[in-house]
Amino acid sequence: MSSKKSLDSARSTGTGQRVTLRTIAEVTGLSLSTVSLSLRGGTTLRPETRDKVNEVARSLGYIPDRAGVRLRTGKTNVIALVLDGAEDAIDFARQMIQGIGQSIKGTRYHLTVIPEFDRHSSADTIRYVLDNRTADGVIITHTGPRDPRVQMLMDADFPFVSHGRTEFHTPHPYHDFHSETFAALAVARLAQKGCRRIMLVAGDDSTTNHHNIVTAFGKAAGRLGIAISMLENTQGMQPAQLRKLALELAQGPERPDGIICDSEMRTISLVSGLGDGGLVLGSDLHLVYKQTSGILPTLFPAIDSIREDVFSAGQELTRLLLQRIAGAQIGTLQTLAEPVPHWRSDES
Amino acid sequence: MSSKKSLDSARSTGTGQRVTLRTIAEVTGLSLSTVSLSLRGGTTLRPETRDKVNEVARSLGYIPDRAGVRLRTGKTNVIALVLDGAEDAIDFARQMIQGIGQSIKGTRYHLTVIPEFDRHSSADTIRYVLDNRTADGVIITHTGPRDPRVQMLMDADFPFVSHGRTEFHTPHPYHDFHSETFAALAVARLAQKGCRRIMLVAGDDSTTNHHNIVTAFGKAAGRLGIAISMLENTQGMQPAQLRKLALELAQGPERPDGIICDSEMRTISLVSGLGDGGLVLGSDLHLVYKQTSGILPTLFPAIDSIREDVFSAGQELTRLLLQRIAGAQIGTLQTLAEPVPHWRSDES
DNA sequence: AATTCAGTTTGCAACGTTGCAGAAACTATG
DNA sequence: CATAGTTTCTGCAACGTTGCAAACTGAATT
Repeated sequence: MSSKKSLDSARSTGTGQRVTLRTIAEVTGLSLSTVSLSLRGGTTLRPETRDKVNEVARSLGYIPDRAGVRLRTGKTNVIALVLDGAEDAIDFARQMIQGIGQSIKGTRYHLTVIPEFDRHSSADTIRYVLDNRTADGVIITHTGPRDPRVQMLMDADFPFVSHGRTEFHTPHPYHDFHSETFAALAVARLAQKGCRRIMLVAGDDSTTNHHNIVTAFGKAAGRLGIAISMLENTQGMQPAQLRKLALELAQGPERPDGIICDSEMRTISLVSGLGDGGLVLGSDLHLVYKQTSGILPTLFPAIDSIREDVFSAGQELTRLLLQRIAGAQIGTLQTLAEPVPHWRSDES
Repeated sequence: MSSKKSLDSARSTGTGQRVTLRTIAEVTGLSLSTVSLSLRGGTTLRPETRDKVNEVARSLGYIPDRAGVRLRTGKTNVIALVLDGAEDAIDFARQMIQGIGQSIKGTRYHLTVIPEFDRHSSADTIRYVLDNRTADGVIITHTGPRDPRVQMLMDADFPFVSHGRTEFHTPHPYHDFHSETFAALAVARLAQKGCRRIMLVAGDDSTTNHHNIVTAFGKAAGRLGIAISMLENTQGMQPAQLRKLALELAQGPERPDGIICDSEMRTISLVSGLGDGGLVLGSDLHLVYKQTSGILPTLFPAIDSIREDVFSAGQELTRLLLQRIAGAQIGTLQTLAEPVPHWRSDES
């Protein structure tokens, strides 16, 4: 039996000095180098030595000092999430962060979140990360077709992954919701319900997803011979404004009989406004929205939705990023999430 | 004019080596110590020297290396937010993070977020932060009266601030929503509307706020001679369940004529369920809820609410924490946010 | 007994920063 | 013009880690 004298001595609870490699070296009588090498599983070491070091390290509660490692190796063991202020998808931030958390659990990685206030300054945010060596990799969301952030990150050859695709020729890691399928599914569903005049309410037109949805929407509708329209400029709009707009729409002559909405926030305004206008969803008019939070299904249990799982997206983005940091081929780091339809009742 | 030859040479965009103190020392011909001292505003230096160093540092785009500073001084320049998975307050995470971001903007601090999956393991999370020297300070939310996390942090004499008060005798920094006022305001409002049987729907009973609300609720109602009741065990409940419960409540014999709800998530279920039951809010029954997101006012523009500003809370918590880290007296680091009533119509 | 060789272990330097004891350069004093 | 006293600057060591060249073991080979 080895002598385990000072079991968890210098933990946060204890009083003693911090346990470093030096401590272990002194206890084992080995050199710093050997201890360091041991802990990292050096194969040139005698197995018994390694075991002994590991045992002592464990019993002492050794935790490598992040600053030491970082200074020496340049590795921060941090990933950064750039969190813009977008509110379209309710509960997006929380789920994304929890997803990331799930994926870094058990690794040595920490998550730092960089809040962004206006999207206009997103380039500055990235430059900051680059200049300050904030992290080993970055996750960005709400990616645009020619997103300048992606360009910067690629130029700097800095590991990153985007939530959303781009139109750049050079490939880069991404994970994305398959918006084309979303649009196609939604159109098909509305057609099946008998809709002939479908309106698309798509939010933030700076994202690639907006682009993809609009295109796929047009294509699917064209294929089925359905008339389409779009509600433009809804992005800067206050919820109350949009609600009023929906009311007017409900009472106007050009009223669509089907609506597709890619934002939960806007869906709430729309549904409320249409309700104000006396419309009954499910008979007068059908609606399909992109669902990310648990709120809307509670609120509107009868309305069809198609789900994007943001928690899983966070997990997946992190998985991809960590692989990229570890040096994986980019070709393998591009994945899509398939939309999951949640059709409610089926009396058309 | 001083010679600014190599303007922003070795930035992320450039090719050169990283700019360190050594670089500046070489350019200025001064020693490392002098440069270091200069940059930190050493008063024993000749002003011209300081200016020269600062000028060169600026033009070279010098940014202190976090690992170097941290290794030498032990200061991480990081604050940590423990983010539990609570969903009561919609959009809580996003607003809190943005608020923190606003407060650390321009400082050298970064924010790392530690997602927590089950509250049951919250002690482990804190121990992790302590053992790993993750941050210079921690922000915790959803604080309980005898919160073990607070106890641990106080024992370790580690800087922290809690969103929510505790019942510990030793004082610690906190920022809290004034729940007592919330409850009193809500009761008074309902009384004014003519309610005689008020029900409180208060969520997570592990928090101090829950306690405060219940107590203040009882007191205020007693003072006004109003009958009270409480909907218990709603915390683990699925939204759909609660909605059904509200429906039953609406149709049952014991129906209250006023409801106070401290959670947006539950408010949605309640209002929906009461609506299912055919009740008209504003005449059959009045409701006051605690509002944190922008969603509910859009959805229910006619329902009274009392607002807690989570963004401001994030700002304030950070302000307090940074002061605590800087060594401020704890007595000055305890603040309350006054609830802001948003009464809607006033015909009654 | 000297040499080679693989298997193990170690010393040293460096990453970028700061605190401190002291050195150098001035200035004022007798 | 030495001496003490200021003012201003510098060298050194240390924080904890890792990579590398070199050194030490034995055992096997000449």
